[in-house]
Amino acid sequence: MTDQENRYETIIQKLRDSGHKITPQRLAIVKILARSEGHPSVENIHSQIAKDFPTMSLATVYRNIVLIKSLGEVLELGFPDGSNRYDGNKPYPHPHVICIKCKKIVDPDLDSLDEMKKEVELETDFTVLNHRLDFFGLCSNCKAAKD
Amino acid sequence: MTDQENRYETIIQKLRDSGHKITPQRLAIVKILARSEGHPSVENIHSQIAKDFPTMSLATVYRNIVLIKSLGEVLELGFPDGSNRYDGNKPYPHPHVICIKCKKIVDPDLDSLDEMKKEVELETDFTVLNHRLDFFGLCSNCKAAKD
DNA sequence: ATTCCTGCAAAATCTTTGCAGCTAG
DNA sequence: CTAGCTGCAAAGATTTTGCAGGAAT
Repeated sequence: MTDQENRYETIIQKLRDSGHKITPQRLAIVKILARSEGHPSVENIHSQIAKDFPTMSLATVYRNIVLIKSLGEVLELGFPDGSNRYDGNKPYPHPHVICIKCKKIVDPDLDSLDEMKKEVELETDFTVLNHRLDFFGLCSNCKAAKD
Repeated sequence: MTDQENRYETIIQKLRDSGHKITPQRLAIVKILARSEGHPSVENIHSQIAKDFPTMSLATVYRNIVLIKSLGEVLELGFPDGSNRYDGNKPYPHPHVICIKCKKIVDPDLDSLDEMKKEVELETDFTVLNHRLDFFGLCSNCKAAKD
C-alpha cells in the first residue's frame, strides 16, 4: 500500500471513528488532502473537485478542512502573503523549503532539528510543543533560469 | 544611545532619505515599532496612538507598515490563527519562541541556525535567502501555573 | 506652492455562519 | 428515521484603495 493510500484510509477511518458521515464531497476532499501534491490551497482543492462536481461549494471545503484539522490529520501552512496551503500527507510539523519564484515546496530531512529544539528549550526554559520552520529561496531550476 | 533610540533614528533617516514626509502619525507609529515591546499588532499600535490622537485611523497604520516594510525596517510575523504582529526592533529574520498560553514571544540565540541553513542548502540544492523559524510551547511561568 | 499624507468610507479578500433542504447510516 | 451535511447567501474579519481636504517641506 502506498503512503498516500495509507493516509487516505487513516483519515477516513478517523472520520468514521469520530461519528462523521462519509459524503461524496468529503471523500473528494480527503482524497486530495491525502495526496497533497504541491500542497494545495482551498481554492485549488475546490476547483479540482468542481471540474466533476459543479455544485461543490467553497464553504464545504473550508468546513471539512476545519474538521480534519481538528482530528490532527492535516497541517495548515500559512504564508507571509496571507495565503494558506495544506498538507494532509505529512500532517505533523516539519520543515519546508519554498521557492519564492516557482512556489515549489520541498520537505527536507534535517538532522540538526533535534539539536535546535534542545537548544531552544535550554536557552528559553520553554517546553516546545510545536514548531514552524520555513526556508525561502530559489530552487535549482529557478537559480539556473535567466530572467 | 540605546538600541531602541538607535532603531528609531535609523527608521526616520531611511524615511527621509527615501523622500517621505515625517508626519506626527508616522512618527508615532515609528516610535512604537522601534521599541516593538511585546511585538505589537496593528490594532495594538492603533489603540496606543488613539489614546492621545483620537482621529488616528487604522488605514494609516496599515499604510505606514507597508511603507516601512518596503524599506526593510520592520518584520511581519503572521501567526497560525491569522493574526499579524510586528518587529521593528529586529527587522531581520530570526527565530521566535512563542508561549501558546500567554502569547509571550522570546528571541533565542541559536548556534545551530547556521548549521541548519547549510544542511538545507546541501540537501535541497536551494539558495536560501530568508527564513521563518517559530517554536510554540509553554513558557516557564505558564508551565508552573496550575490551571 | 506642491507633493505627499491622512481620514473616512467603500471595496476587496478570505473565511465563517445561518438556514432550509437533502442524505448517509 | 434523523442527526449531520451541503449549497447558497449573508455576515465577519482583516487589509487595501479612491477621494477630497490638509499638512510637511
